Amino acid sequence: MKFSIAEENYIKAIYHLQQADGNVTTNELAAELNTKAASVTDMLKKLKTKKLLNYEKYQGFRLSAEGRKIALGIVRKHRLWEYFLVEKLQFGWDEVHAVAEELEHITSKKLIDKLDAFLDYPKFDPHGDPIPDSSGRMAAQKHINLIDLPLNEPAEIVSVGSQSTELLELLRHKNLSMGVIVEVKRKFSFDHSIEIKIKSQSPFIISQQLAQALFVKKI
Amino acid sequence: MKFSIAEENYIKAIYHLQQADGNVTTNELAAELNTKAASVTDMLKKLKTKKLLNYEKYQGFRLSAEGRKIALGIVRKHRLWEYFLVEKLQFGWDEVHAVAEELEHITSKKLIDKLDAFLDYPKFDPHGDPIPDSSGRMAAQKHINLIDLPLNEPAEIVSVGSQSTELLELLRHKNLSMGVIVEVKRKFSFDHSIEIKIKSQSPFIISQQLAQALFVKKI
DNA sequence: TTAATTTTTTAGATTTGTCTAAATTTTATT
DNA sequence: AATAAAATTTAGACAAATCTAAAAAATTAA
Repeated sequence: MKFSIAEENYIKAIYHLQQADGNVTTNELAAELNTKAASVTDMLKKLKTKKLLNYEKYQGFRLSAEGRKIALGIVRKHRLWEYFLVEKLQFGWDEVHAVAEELEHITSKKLIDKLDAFLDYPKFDPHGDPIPDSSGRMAAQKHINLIDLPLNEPAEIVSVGSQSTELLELLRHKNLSMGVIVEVKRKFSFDHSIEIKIKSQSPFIISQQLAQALFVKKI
Repeated sequence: MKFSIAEENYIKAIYHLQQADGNVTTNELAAELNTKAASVTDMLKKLKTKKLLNYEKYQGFRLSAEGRKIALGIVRKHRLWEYFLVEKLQFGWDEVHAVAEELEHITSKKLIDKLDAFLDYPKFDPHGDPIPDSSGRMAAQKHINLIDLPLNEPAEIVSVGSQSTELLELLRHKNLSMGVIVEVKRKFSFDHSIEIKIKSQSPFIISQQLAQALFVKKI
């Protein structure tokens, strides 16, 4: 079955809200989509008849198994395009969201699978969010950006925001690579640089740009 | 000004028809877009109020200067995406059109200019059609696919449908490169292979796949 | 040059997704 | 538990893009 862009946007928004909330409400969804509660009610009815939603009126709602499957397909497309934009087209990680919102509605399954292969099956997008594979499976949790890691909590470097040679060169120079355990010692608000420490090395400072390109998992 | 997908599809279709025809008629356009004449009339009125069209009722129509500018922007996007699909994602040149029809409506100007740079500013798409640059300029005529070149008419190789190493390897092996003058001597309908001749060399046969990856200009 | 045919436009309806305003249901408060 | 407040749904309207059927204009043919 095929869905309109409006339907897809609703499905995706419900998916994201129910990740955080469990059950989603009409007003919540209206706020998320910058629309009115009445419009949401109309669309909920439609999605319910298409069996994408478990919904009884006045009750709140969540996606059905089928609805989640559709949502994961959209999330996959969104995150793969974001990765493409940053990795191949040199967009900044903070400017890709709006473009990916459009690209995620392109319908060709073949396109997205070929894009996935071209990008070498990335597991996380440039914001650290996991990318579902072609059967909808993905890593359980979002990676934390190193810049958001609280002070003095050891964490393992698990992913980089880009494969650019410039980044890889800098990482090698600083002895940073996958699996290394880091701890944030200080944060400098002037330029958002951070002081980090690697086991059995004295602390050193890395820039905001570098910290934002590193993702970690608390241990 | 921004345009809906429907409007963009009309603008592009009018552009293509007027390339061939000069003046475009309502029925022609309806046939091109698989729609009804009444729907076309409605859209023509709208495009006229937006000053994209020179149109008086019952008279036929063409794009205004502004309309042509919009059309060239859409054509640029379509052909760059086709090139991307073939060159980077390994689509066949004959299966990219439908996907590019969707991708051409993505609105970001930055996206398309970065894509152009990533692809190294290609001048022709995989079908031999010229790609407008970011200010709308493009080569005057379409390249002819070598497979469509009539017998015994000398022509110059001006473009290849892909930059893949596999193709380049084969071209080097056969002494084919930009600027070489070729002539088609025979066409074999069984496998669509063709016998070609290069100046001061004896004729040899090339496959359908290779012939379709070569574009020529009659001399 | 009048009549027949074709093309084009108008009129009115339909679908999708949205809105406002009013009505209904649920939840919170006294 | 009764009532006030908040959330949700219904009713009715609107814009975009399409359609069918009928009317009007242009073209072709007798």
